[in-house]
Formats: sequence, C-alpha cells, structure tokens
Amino acid sequence: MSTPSIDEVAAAAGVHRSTVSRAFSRPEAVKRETREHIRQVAASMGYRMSPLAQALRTKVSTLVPLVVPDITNPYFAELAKAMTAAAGERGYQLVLCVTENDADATARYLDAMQAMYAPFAVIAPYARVFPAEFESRGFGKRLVVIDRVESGDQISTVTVDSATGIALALDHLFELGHTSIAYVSGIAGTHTAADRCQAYRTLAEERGMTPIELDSSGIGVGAGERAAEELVSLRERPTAVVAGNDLVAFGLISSLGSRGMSVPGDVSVVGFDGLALGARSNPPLTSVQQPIAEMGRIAIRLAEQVANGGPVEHVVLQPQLLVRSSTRPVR
Amino acid sequence: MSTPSIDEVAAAAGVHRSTVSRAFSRPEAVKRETREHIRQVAASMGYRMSPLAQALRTKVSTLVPLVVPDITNPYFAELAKAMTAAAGERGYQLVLCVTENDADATARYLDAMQAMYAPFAVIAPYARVFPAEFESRGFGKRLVVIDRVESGDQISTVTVDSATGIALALDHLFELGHTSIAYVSGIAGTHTAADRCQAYRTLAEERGMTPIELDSSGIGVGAGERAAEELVSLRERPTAVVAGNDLVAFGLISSLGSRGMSVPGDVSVVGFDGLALGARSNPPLTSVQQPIAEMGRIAIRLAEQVANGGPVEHVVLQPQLLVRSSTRPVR
DNA sequence: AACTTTTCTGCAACCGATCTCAGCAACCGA
DNA sequence: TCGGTTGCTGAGATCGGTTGCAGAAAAGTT
Repeated sequence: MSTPSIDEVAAAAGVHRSTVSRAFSRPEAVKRETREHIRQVAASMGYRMSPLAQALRTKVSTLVPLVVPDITNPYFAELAKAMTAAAGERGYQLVLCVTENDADATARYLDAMQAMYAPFAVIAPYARVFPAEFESRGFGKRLVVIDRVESGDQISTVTVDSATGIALALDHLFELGHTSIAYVSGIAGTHTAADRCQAYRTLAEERGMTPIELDSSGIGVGAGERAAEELVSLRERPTAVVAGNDLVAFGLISSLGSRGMSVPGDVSVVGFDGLALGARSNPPLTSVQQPIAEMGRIAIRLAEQVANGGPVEHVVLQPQLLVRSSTRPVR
Repeated sequence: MSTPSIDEVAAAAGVHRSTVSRAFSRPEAVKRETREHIRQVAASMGYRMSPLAQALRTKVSTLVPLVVPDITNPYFAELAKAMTAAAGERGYQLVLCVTENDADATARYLDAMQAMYAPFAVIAPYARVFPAEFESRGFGKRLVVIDRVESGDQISTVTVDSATGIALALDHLFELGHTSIAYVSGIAGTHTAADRCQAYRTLAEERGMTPIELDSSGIGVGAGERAAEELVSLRERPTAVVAGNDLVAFGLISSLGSRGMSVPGDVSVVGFDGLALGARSNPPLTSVQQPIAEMGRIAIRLAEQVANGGPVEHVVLQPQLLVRSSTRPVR
C-alpha cells in the first residue's frame, strides 16, 4: 500500500485539498478543529506529503548537498557525519556528493542538486576553489566553502585558524624539549594546506628554528612514504614532526615503523585534524583538533544567511590541542 | 538564469511539448530531423529536464539509497565509494543515508526515499536485519542487504564467505608456525559477525586448537581495549589474534601498543575487511580482503533484478588474503 | 440593525514533465 | 480510386502538491 495522495485525504476528511495542504504547511491559516480533524484522518491513513510535488511547485527543497572529494578520507567522513547532524537540526536533509576529485562530477552534482531545488550547497574541497566556476553553475553565492578562498572572493567560508593550530603543535613540542621539528604537508592543494605550511615556516623562524619541510608527494598508500625516507636519511635528524593532517601522520608513522623507527620512541609526531580514528591508531595520535561539529553547524548557518540575501561571511574557528600518545619529551 | 522549462523549448523549436519530451525520453518515436532540431535548440538554451517533474509523473527516479549506520567507519566509507561507482555505471545516483544506528532514522530515510520514488534500496546493517520491518516500510522485496539474513527470508543479499575468510587467516598463521590463535569479534551484531566467530570456533577445533575468544565489548575508542587487557593477562598467551574486522584490529593493535606489546613482534594480528587504510596503519595490516567493488556491482544487479520481478538471490563471494606486515613467523 | 473587518475554506491555475488518444499525411496494394 | 497501414505530432489529462483570489461565515463596531 503506497501512501495516499492529498486528494484521498481531502475526500476522507470532507474538505478540499487546499485545506489539507494548509493544515500541514501553514497550520495557523486553518481553524483549529478543522486542522486537528484533518491531521487525525491523515495520520490514520498513513499520509505524508510528497516532497517531490512540493519542491516542484514551490521551487524549494530541503535537500542540501555536501560536496566532498573522497568519503574514504576519514576527515571528510567525520565532516559528513557532523554536517548530517547539523543539517538535520535545521530541518534539512544532507545529500552527500562524492566527486572523486573530478571537476565534471562536481559540476554534474551541482546541476542535479540545482534541479532538485536545493536551497544552497556546501563544498569541502580538495583542491583550490575557484568561486567563479561555481557561480556560473547556478548556485551563485548560495554556497559555503569549508576552506579559505582568495581574499575578496564573495563566498562564505568556514575554516580553522591555521596559524593557531600550528602554534599549538609547535608549542607542545617545545615544551617537551624538541627544538628540531620538521613538517610534512598534506598533498591537498587547498588554501588551508598552504596556510598551515606557511604558518609552520613563519612560526619556526620566529622561534629561531630553521624550517625542515619533508617531501610529501605521493598519493594514498605512498603518502608519508617519501617523507619517512627523507627523514631517515637526514644527517641532523629532527626529533619531531608536525603533519599537515592526520592521514599524512598515519602514513608517516606507518612508514617510519617499516624503517625501524618508532613513534614516539625515536621521533614525536603531531597531526592536524583530531580525527576520532587517531584514538585507535598505533600509537594514539596527538593532534590539533578541528571543531568539526561546530564547523558543520556554522556552515549551515552561513548558507542560510546568504540564501536569505544576508551578507557573505568568513568564519575562522580556533582549534585545540588533543594530546594523546605520539609525542614524548626529547631525551 | 535558471534552466528553461519544456514549454519554452517547445515554443522555441516550434513544436508541442510532448514532442520535446519524446525527443529525449523516447527518441525513436520522433522523426529524425525534428528530433535533431529539438535537441539542438534545447542544447543552445541550456535545457535539461527536471528530474523532479519526471519522477512525479512516472513514479520512478534514479535515486538509490544506500543505508549505512556510520560513515565514519572506513568499511562503510569504502562500501559507499564502491556503490557510488557501481550505481553510476548503471545510470543511478546513489544517495547515502547515514542512520547513526538508529532504527527511527532508518525508517525515516526509507520513507523519504520511497517518497522520491527510488526504485530500490541497499542496506548495509550494523545489527541484525529483520526483513519484515523493511517490507512494511514500502520497499517490499525491492532491497538488497549487504549481510546474510535468516535463511528462508525473501530478500536478496551479498556477502563474503566467512568460513573461507577465517580459514584463509588461520592457514596463513599456521604456515607462520602459530598454533595458539585467539579471536576478537567485532561488536557488530550482524549475521556476518556471528558467522565469522562461529567459523573461527569450528575451524580452530577442526585444526585441534582450543578456541580463545577475547572480550570485544566496548564501543568506539574502547573497542579492542578490553581484548588487549585480556590478552595481556592470559596465562598461556596466544601468539596470534584474528580480528573480526579491521577496525577492531586497529583498536587492538593500538591498545596492545599502549601495554608495551608490539605487533607483529610479540603477537601477530590479522584483520578482516582489507581496508585501504590498513596500508597506512602501523604496522600495515594483514587482512582478509572483501571484494568491496564487486559487492557493490552485484548489489545493484540484484536490486534491479528483484525490482523487475526477478528472483531473490543470495550471492556469496570469496575473499582473498592480503598479506601486509602485521603477521610474522612465531619464534 | 447595518456595516466593516477578520477568519476560514473552496476554486482553479500552476509547477514541469509523461503518455494515451486522436488526427493527419504519406504510403501500400488491389 | 479507395480502404487500410504506418509514422509522426498535437491536445489535454495527469502526477501531488501550493497559492492568489473570491466569497461565506463569524466577529467586531457604531
């Protein structure tokens, strides 16, 4: 038995379908007794409104696309989880769009969601975002990017403060006595990744260290491999490494292990992201934690804001240090 | 500029909208010149059909829900990735429904997708599936479960052969000289989890070993914690452990590390799933690999089959052993 | 009591497609 | 030349809702 249509409910309740419609979508516009009667009849018939028909007529749906490059990456998975909750709280339904980092796929998803009358979109990029590209694709400014964009770009963003995050990591290592601290960037070409790397350079020099940037090329399994190789071969081996994100940290620790170096025994590592997965890695990963849940909530708020004609905003959140077991005092 | 409607295209091409409709959805029913002309005009206007209107009228959409309990779990993430590709190949669009393991959420998602006229659904459960529950929720038999169900249940399923998988793991460890091999189950209450555990018991006894089942209670971070504790305290300590899934293996290795035991130095561990993430764990995890991509493709095929009135089928795939570095000959 | 205002409900057009049916033209064989 | 096919297109109802408008009923004013 499929759900009855609005006309069937109307007939059963002895009213016109427009009244049934109002009983649900604009309750205050219909007399209380009528409304309650209709609701009751509807409930007893197992009626629920067709979101399709609704969206078709009103040109607005509750679908909110979250565009991510790779759901297999735990960072995006956690983001998806957080955003699902955040969207749900505000009455939206998140639709995950996994692009595999393909621009065409992104465009297709955006077109499709546009056709479904999604009120706005949220994008968590892997590479640098060129807003103009998206504006032409229909959403205009009605989207939020979880990354920084070129200053002056008219698109709302949410990010975590890279400088603070790197400073947190560095200070933690300093306190443990480390003075030679290398950096492995993520391979991602986002502004955020570049910012973290830049922050490392600046802060390292400010603290009188010479920055040591490890080779972070290589994708997937290979990530961290080259960095480990380089680290091992270094004459004056750093005693600690800051990774641009947790996944790189995992790869680095793994590769280091294969080369007989233990973390934190031989070298301390701190990641960036603060993934839950880091709690069950070996060793549990000390990391700069991004407030992912909050980012999700803010992304939805900003999106609603621009969708309602409000101002574009750039929100920068403060990260916290999550100390677990991959760091240790230098001996 | 939003995309034009079918009527605008019809007007521009000088034909009736029904002809435009046919030019796209039933091309052979319209004269070639007319069709080409329409297509050209449509393309020049940037026209694309509204999937909403289409679905509303035909009562069929290309949306395929994949219901998973937790996208943060890399197994489900990889499944989602594989299914997205598999669905795309067949012209469907996967919609990820993350339930956080909540029955209500599952029901809501299924209802919503039903309302969107999804042709069928795919479910990857965390707990045991009771088909009756779903049948009543509209999809009838038009769904596929990525797990075993009670024999006799009229729902198509795809699974990997648990017995073969466990045998693969055990044989690998035997060859390395291990004779005392424990087992840590996943906490999941699926049939598959139970099957793996049962397979372990049976096969261990067949090979003349007494099964040692470690406590696998505890969720999230805690998973593996208890097992590690128990393992360490065991009088006759096993030299190897088979884990019911990779995530548990990660947790176990992590907890073992915190207790000063190294893998594979002190104990060998083999996981079950063969996640890509295992390649960058410390140490890289030896695991029984599920052919996830193939499972995705088969799930779609089975779903299409029952949706077209075809027979319910139970497909069992063979896993392979993926040898990485978490196992080593016993000393 | 008469008039104005407010509240509530019905009517019917509309969103953007699909699809059955009917009509028209061209074609066919006898 | 005519009845019968066949191929192609248009008309219009339909999917399941929303909403501006109009009119009836109820409430408020003087």
